[in-house]
Amino acid sequence: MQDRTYTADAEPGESATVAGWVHEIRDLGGIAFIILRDVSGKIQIKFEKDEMDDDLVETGLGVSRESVISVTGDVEEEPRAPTGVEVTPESVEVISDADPELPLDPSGKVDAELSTRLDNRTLDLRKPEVQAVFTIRSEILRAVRERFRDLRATEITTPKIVATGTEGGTELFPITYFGEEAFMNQSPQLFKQLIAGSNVERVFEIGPIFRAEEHNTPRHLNEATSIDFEGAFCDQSDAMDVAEEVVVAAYEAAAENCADELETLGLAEEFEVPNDGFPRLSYEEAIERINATGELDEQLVWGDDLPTEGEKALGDDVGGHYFITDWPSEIKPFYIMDHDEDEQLSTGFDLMHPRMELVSGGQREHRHDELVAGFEQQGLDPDQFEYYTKMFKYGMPPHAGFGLGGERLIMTLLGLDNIREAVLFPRDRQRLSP
RNA sequence: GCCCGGGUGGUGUAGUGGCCCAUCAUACGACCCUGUCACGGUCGUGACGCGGGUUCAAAUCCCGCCUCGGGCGCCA
Repeated sequence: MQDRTYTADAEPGESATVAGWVHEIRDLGGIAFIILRDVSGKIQIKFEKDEMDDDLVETGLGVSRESVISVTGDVEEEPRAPTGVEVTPESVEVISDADPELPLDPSGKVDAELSTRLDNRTLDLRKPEVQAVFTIRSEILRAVRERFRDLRATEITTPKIVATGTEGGTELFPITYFGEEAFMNQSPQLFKQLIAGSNVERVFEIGPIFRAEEHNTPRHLNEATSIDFEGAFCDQSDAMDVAEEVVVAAYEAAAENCADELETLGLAEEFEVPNDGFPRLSYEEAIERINATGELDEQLVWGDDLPTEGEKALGDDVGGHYFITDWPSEIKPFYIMDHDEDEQLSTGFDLMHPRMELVSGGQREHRHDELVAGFEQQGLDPDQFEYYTKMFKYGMPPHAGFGLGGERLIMTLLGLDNIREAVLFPRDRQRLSP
């Protein structure tokens, strides 16, 4: 395997061994071609039947599509070949035969439904446009990490198996932990606050979150990747600055380092890095603007949560990313701080893409007694959260942060129709394998 | 959690009571073809999610189940 040459690196005039998948076989009678595909691209293998060893021809043309083969031969310049070069084989080795009846068509001639594709992800990923999504995903995560580090945040990982939920009311997946009741964590919220309160000060985490809601939509997953940030001595405005920087960094990375993948996805022309300076609308302005669009049958009043239809109307109206700030305290979680001058108003904010919500964040309640009172107001037992609240008694700085939906970021950035396209092996209401 | 819409060869589809022992494409098998690049041509194999019911007659209508997708709620 050490002597293997990538198809893209095969130079005319030398002998080379290329290995990969049989993309297509075109048998024209006296001459036949195999298109061999690997991670770097494709190359054509030529079989001139009269001039070549019968066994070699039989082996080469006897393989089924998507079989893995290795071909050794002379690489020659050939203007009639798709890439300008082709290989005349001296030997062909079938490394792994593929069943001739494939569950989906990696050459993309026939579409497959998402469900069929997810059942056969390995074959699905052989399509360049599917692979491009995950190459870009990898690049986005790299860029996001780098941006957090530039902002002096330390990457952390927190437990996914927990004794209690974050917000109490949300549906959690129960599990058994050595005979004790436990849950899959829905958010690193409480843990990242505990670390922001140490003198690490600024932390970020990119990791899985689990939500047991039985929703069935193209923008929800039951296991998602959360991109979390928490910073000591930050207020909600600082957290919004960070959220915006991170989102812009993701777009910049895709634009700068994934030109080929964007081209493959047909996005090269239209892809735009959003301008800095996402507008910040207060909740009150947001409902006024939604009401002014006339899209909703019933006018929103102060205190209502924004319905999906309203979010869409506002998204169309704004036409780009925007923040909604100063939400009513009542519809934000207990750990979000209220404004000093008006305790009906919270410091909570959301970052919206015109299609959906991407981020939720705010300044946190760092005063012990107010925090405990918040638990009680929410109908939660503060004793269960003592591991958390007690650390607010030993010097907890003001802090703020947010959670950004990783798949939603990728989905909106690439204009994907379904969030499942942004995960290799999505977990949703009906899917538990593969 | 509530609501809506689907399930037809390996894959993607057409077919809304008799014209259907089911359309088309692709895949698969056989044969022909020396420059294909979605190669082309001829022939062939292959399917109505499961169970019950209505009807002279069901892929088609009804009921239950299974399964997939979507809308809302909620959220990232």
